[in-house]
Amino acid sequence: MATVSRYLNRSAPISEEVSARLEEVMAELRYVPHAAARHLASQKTRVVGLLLNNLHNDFFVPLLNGIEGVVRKHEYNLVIATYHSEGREFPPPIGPHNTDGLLVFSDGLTDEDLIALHERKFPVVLVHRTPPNGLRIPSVTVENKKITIELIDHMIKFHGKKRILFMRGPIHQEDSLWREAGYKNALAANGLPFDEALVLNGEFERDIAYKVLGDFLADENHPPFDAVFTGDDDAAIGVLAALRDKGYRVPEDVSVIGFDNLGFSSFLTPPLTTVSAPTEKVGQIATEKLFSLFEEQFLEDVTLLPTELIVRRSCGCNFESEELRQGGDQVHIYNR
Amino acid sequence: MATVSRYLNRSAPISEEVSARLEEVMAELRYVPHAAARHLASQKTRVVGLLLNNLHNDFFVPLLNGIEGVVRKHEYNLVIATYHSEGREFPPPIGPHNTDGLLVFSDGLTDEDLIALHERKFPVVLVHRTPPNGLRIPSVTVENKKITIELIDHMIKFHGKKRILFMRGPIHQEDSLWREAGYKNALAANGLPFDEALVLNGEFERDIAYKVLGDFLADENHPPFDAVFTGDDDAAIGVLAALRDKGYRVPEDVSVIGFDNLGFSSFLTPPLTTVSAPTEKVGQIATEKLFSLFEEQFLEDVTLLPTELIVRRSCGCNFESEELRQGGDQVHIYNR
DNA sequence: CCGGTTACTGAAACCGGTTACATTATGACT
DNA sequence: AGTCATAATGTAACCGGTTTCAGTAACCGG
Repeated sequence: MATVSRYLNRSAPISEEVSARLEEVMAELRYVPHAAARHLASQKTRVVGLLLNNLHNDFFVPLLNGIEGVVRKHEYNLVIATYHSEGREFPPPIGPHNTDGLLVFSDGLTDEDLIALHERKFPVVLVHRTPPNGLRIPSVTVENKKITIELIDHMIKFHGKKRILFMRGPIHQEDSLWREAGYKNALAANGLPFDEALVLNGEFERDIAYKVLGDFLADENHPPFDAVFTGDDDAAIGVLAALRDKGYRVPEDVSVIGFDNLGFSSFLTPPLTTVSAPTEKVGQIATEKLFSLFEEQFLEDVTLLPTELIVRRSCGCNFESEELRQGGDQVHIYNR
Repeated sequence: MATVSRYLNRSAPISEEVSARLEEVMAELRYVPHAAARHLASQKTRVVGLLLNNLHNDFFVPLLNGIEGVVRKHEYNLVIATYHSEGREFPPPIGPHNTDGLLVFSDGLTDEDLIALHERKFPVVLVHRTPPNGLRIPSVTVENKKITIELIDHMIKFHGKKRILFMRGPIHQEDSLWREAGYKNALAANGLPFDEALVLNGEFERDIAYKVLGDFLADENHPPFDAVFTGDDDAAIGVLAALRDKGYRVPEDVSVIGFDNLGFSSFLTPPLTTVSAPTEKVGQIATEKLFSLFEEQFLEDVTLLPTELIVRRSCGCNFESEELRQGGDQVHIYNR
């Protein structure tokens, strides 16, 4: 058994002949090492965990795809669990007891949980979230604020929008907060007032955004608006539908802009002006970082991936159909 | 230690006082049982595996959501792996060595692999696939053929369509095969010829469907068609976009119908006529079945969940905007 | 008062690998 | 020839639980 172990792990030299015989016998017996026994003895699970707060957004498909690819390349396993900040029981379903490291998406864990893990030197990489108060936990996310300012700036300067409704995401979600900050910032920079009445809570969910905007529009006395900035593309679908059903034309009457550039965004009618976030890449890089942590390599704390403006038609920009014909995901980058 | 084990597993009565002390000490020590040790000793992993062939379709979000919910309810863990039929290495990343049972989506495993697992009496539930040659492996999928006949029938009888292009899915995918069978069947029943030139391979992928249909349309001599039946909604987006970019109006010039009723389907323009498949429910039921298998309960072999026609506007049916106003997912069931 | 349960707990074997340590053989160097 | 590193393999402790077996105390019916 010891020899087999050493052979499989290449942890010591094994003679040619023995190797050959092992190979042969293992094939014949269809021998597969018992994972739990390895874990117990080696104190390594060869498992990485992904902690999410829910599984309601199409955003997760590219993210998962990125993560899974890297995990598989390293011949590790991936366990997925959802875990909600409220009503939480201890312990989280995944952690040091059954994984070698954790990818924590957004607020999948509380600050206290993170601190506890960090003190135990348990490998964690944050995804779409930065570490609490100066903790040196690696983090991978995308640039939100500057690009949002660009986006809003485009609406104001280029399209002359003055009253841009903000369909914000979950209030504890970092992306959501940065996007809101960018929104306010751009308004201020252009001398426009921030109006709380123009902020709705879409929670980054299609159905919720649809309902919330529908209710808003149903009120005869709703404040006027000439554009909607939606926290993410999934919610943008709900916004588009609500506007359509109430008889608004996009972009003629109201502009709509989203965020994330999900797979369907260029296929909506009108094609959605949004921000391209490299979601699959975020998953890949975060996972690579986690594997680097396993080898205790030094890591910069926060990795901010660049985002870029994708100007399509929903903001009011018009393109010749010839241009659109060239590809389903035809990208027009707006340069200031 | 033995007492702790018995307490945690409720596998033997423990006195009040000892229980109380255990509770106290465990809290103080933040004791969490070592998963691998339990697995090794108990020969149970408390893990279910999900084997997919890829992670490219938004379809997986509701499926995963359904699965994960049930897994969590049972306090099990969920590991996810992709595994491709071609170029396969042995062993699959997940199986008897590290899970208690497997959910196998579509062709995530070959027939031989399935047979081998079945002979070992390893719990497996098939998802969107039926067992090979009479093997008694439980399976959960949706009714494809009859509903497709209804759908195509609607196009022919109600809308007078005569040349319906079929954007088919992967040729080894069962759903895809059944949908094709339904398509051919409906044509035959209505005395329409089946034309191989009207079948394209969209692979259930947005970008592929867009490209394939775009290429088809670019050919000046392409056969005439008056409708497109797309194997799934994700690909339908690609179809809608390709048609739009080539100047076709939907549904005035060409009707488009999909399958699956994904979250965004009712939000497209025009809203997509499709078939509602209870994807989240498929995930839930399949997972429940797997847990039943753990307790060796008898199970009917194949569970076929009902699907229903969702008639929206992309097929050519028209609804008053008043009706649409009532909800984002307003469902109109077509009764023959 | 006695045999037979039931309630509870401790001791120890066991799950299937990993790895520190011991052992032998071999070749290189002084 | 003697010392020493290197190669290859065997031996046995160990990882942290589960579970069988044994043993003690309390309880119950006759």
